[in-house]
Amino acid sequence: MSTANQTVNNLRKAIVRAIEQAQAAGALPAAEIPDFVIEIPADRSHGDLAANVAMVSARAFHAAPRKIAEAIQQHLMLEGTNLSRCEIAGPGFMNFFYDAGFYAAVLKEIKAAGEQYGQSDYGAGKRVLVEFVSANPTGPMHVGNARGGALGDSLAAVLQAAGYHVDREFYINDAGNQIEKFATSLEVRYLQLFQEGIEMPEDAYHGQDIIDHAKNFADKCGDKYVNVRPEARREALVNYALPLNIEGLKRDLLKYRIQYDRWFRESTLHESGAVADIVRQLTEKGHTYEQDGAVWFRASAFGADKDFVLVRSNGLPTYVVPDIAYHYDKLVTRGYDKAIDVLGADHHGYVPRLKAALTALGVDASRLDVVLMQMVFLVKDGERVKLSKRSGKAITLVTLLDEIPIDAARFFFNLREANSPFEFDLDLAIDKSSQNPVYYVQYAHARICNILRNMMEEGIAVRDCTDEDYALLTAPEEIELIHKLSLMGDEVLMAAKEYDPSRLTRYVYDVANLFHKFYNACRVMNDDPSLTQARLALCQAVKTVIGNILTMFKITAPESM
RNA sequence: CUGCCCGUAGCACAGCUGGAUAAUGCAUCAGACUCCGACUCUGAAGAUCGAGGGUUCGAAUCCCCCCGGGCAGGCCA
Repeated sequence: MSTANQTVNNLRKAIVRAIEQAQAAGALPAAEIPDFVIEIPADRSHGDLAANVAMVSARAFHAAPRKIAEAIQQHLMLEGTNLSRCEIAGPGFMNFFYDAGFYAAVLKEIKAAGEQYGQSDYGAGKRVLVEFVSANPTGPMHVGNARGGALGDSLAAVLQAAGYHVDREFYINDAGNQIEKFATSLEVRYLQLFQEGIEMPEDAYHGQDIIDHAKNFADKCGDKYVNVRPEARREALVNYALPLNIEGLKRDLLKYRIQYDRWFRESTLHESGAVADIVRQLTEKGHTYEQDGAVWFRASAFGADKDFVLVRSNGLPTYVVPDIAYHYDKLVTRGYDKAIDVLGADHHGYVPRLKAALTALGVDASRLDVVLMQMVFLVKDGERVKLSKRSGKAITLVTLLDEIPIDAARFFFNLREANSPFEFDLDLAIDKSSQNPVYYVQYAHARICNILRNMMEEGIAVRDCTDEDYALLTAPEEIELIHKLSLMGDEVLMAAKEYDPSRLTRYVYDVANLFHKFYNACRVMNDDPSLTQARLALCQAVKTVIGNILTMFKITAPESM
């Protein structure tokens, strides 16, 4: 447990004990202690920790909050808590202040933990599957996938840091209607090379990639597939182009530093009979009915807004069935404790349906969590870049990564929480100045490395600090900085619990900010060897924290820049 | 029509299990290097937290209603 958490826990115990003592002494009535919170005050001049216990127990104790606070204060023993004193303020807040031992303990903890600092075993023993991107293999990935990639991969990393066993997975939609559409698109483009007057259907894929595939296929096979059965032609085209596309997805995502534990093909669910099995199971349980020649699932009986079709009157399953089968596979067949999907917000309506089906199948649907991601707008020269998916002119992930550094992309896409629409400023992402938050954070790291290098050259060796050395760190900038460092574990945990990695990009930005302030206020190399050592230790600790977070997000932590 | 999400300074956004002066960055203005990297820092100015009502000792936060924006509601995916 981290120093910060330990301190809060100790304080909570001390407060409870003080209340019990006060009650025993008759200073407070014998009533049950209501739940209270210990938090970090918004205005830190009030204290390092604040408890609202006196205010929330005003009713139970039939006394004014400040009176209660005074009674608690009188019986409070802060020995061994890393806290020095307690003040009563405002309407009855009890404010507490760290002692020097707290700050020393934080720095020692970071030094001892090193690359592990910030991690916890909160999720130990739990297996989680994070599915993200899962882009349609019929075409290139777009900026939405870029956001999903950065978010999903970082979320997985955050969960790992919180102790979960995490697997990353990409679901390949290599079956169903869009593959038919893919086939049609390829077919038309191929035939167009040999015949005139063939029009692309409106709803086909109009991108250049389809034209290229058709051309390359024609270069390889010539007109051999012009006069064969359409089925054979379509199959040959798909068998040629789809593997190339999937390889492309893998290659592009790898370039984006995303590596999956598994690429799961939808087609395997059809081949294994898992898709048919879902319909069979739901039917056997009596949750389906026939209407107009189609098989419907009684989703409205399981919390969804309306029933929906599982098997169309033409005998083919709708897209939801493989999806149900896929999630059934995750949670039942493979037995993950939790399945997390990172999806575009336009899928929100479909989540209750999926959950309804899982519930009907006897699966606890709360084991499926969906992180919905809002739209991305690219901004250039202060204006939104128009995106048009239909015309095939959408900006692809590859184009984006050609324009901006991977570090910037991964950082920027984790700057905002998933559920808020995001303006991605292309100019800012390329900008190599302090305005660019990635550079700002990386610069702090490089700056520390530079200080450490300079010290080495000066012949000043970094040694273990004593408590006396650490006690010299008393400047406000030093105290603020160490305090921030102490919170990394909490931030990781919160990010994991809320599925919100963006907390950590903001946190690491704050750390960098406080470091720069410290740097400007306090000279590391100074006349006092002990103080120099203590500040070096602080620099090391900051480097560890920044490095750990950047590494977690697969962003480089440069030694110099 | 129904459901979900969003609305906080000029811009982009934190804060939302109710708490003490609504945080941060950009932009604006004024400052700081003969000194560990100025890719930095200090200061100023800028917000009726979309509107109204309610609950509460206390509301940006919870509830209701309204306005505005986005998305979804196919035998498409």
